[in-house]
Amino acid sequence: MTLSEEDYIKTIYHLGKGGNSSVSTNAIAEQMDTKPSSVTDMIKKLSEKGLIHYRKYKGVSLTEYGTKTALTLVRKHRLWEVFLVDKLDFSWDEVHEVAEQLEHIKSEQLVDRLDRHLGYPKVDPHGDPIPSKDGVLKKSVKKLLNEVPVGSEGVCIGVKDSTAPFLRFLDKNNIALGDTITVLEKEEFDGSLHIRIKERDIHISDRIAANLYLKITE
Amino acid sequence: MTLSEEDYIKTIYHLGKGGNSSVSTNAIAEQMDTKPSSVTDMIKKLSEKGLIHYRKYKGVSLTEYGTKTALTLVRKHRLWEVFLVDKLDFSWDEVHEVAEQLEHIKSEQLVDRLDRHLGYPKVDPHGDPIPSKDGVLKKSVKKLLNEVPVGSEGVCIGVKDSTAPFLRFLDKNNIALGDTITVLEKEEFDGSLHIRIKERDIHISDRIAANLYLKITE
DNA sequence: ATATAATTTTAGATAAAACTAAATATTTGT
DNA sequence: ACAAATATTTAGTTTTATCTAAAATTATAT
Repeated sequence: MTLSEEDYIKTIYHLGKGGNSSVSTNAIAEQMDTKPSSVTDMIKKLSEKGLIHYRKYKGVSLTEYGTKTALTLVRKHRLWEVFLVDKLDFSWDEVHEVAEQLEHIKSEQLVDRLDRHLGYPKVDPHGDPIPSKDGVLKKSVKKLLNEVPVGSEGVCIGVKDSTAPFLRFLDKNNIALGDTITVLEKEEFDGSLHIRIKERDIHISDRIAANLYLKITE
Repeated sequence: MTLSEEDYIKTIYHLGKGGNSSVSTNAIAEQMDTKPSSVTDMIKKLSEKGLIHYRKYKGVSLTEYGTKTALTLVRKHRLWEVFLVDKLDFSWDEVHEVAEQLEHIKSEQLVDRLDRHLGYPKVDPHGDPIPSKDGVLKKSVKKLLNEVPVGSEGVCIGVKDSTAPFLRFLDKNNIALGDTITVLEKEEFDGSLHIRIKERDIHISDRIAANLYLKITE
């Protein structure tokens, strides 16, 4: 696989939302910042190689082999993102571009050992699940913290209320995007939550919890 | 810089022994497993870009800019090798191919942080010095352990005697290629050495020391 | 329902990096 | 010194991944 082929496969995977829904030529062109005619050329090639299903004018979808290939790339991308954040102290919003390059490195052994070095992480810094070596990808959902069942764990990926007082509260309590949060207990009385974040156990009101988005992987 | 251009620059750097001695078209072609005519094409391009000096039929040498570029690549290559060996437990003879790919990743920040993560190593797993960020490369020499001055440190890179008994001795004393050895003291009486290796202090005879090659960086 | 708009494909061209075969320059051996 | 051998360059092709412009197909809007 060439670098360019890999980029197309990943784009088709993401535009098709991981499923095998059909993706249009124009959508690919726009996403990849290239021309539709270039896309047509490439999808013919990928089709001949058995990576995608293609019928003229009808869009494309990944074959099983294509999906497997895409998942390998996604696995590499997300593992490298974990490496950059956990080991090299990049912040979660700085890693994409570099991981985009690193994901093309060809060495199965490298990926296996990187995985081990990182402690077999299940999710990347954005809370997205990392496909297993054999290409299984857990589903994940975005939920407000107050809707998350007790015992589950997720990555903080956004806020509903983005006014200064709320953001100041988060800052003061050392809660940041990219942090992993575990719901320890919910008070029946007021719906307030005991959560674990960065090795600390803290208590937050229902109101706070209702304004924090988590990404939860089953 | 394209990937291909970078490979040429690195090859010219190595064939020119890091200096600016002249390198022939054929030598480059042989080293890179390509045809001389392809090399001619590329060196014209590199010459136009100011990376090399080129006079038809007279071979090429790196300009100052070209040398700087090569040293950046060498730096990246060697840092990645340290990463692979120190962090991912690759053995020192498995790392070249992967580092060859990793060295092309473009991100100055990545290199800086990798360097920090590794503890600012001075040499790679083969004992070769790592150029500094601003392109300064320490010299290194290959010496027999018994010829090394007391106090200096080097990486074990080979044996003079490769018979079974000697290799068994090394194995038994847990001395392996790639290990860093520090010479602590030399006994005047018999020339035997006290050395530090892998946090252990051991005592070896002059005879043993005369059969171990070290790479020493000044 | 059909003209118009949007999308997609085809045809032909370009740039990068390689190649082959032939031409030219340099080096070497006597 | 100069013929033969070797090294290098030139000229013309190929492959990959692009592009533009034009043609073909599909979607949409009245």
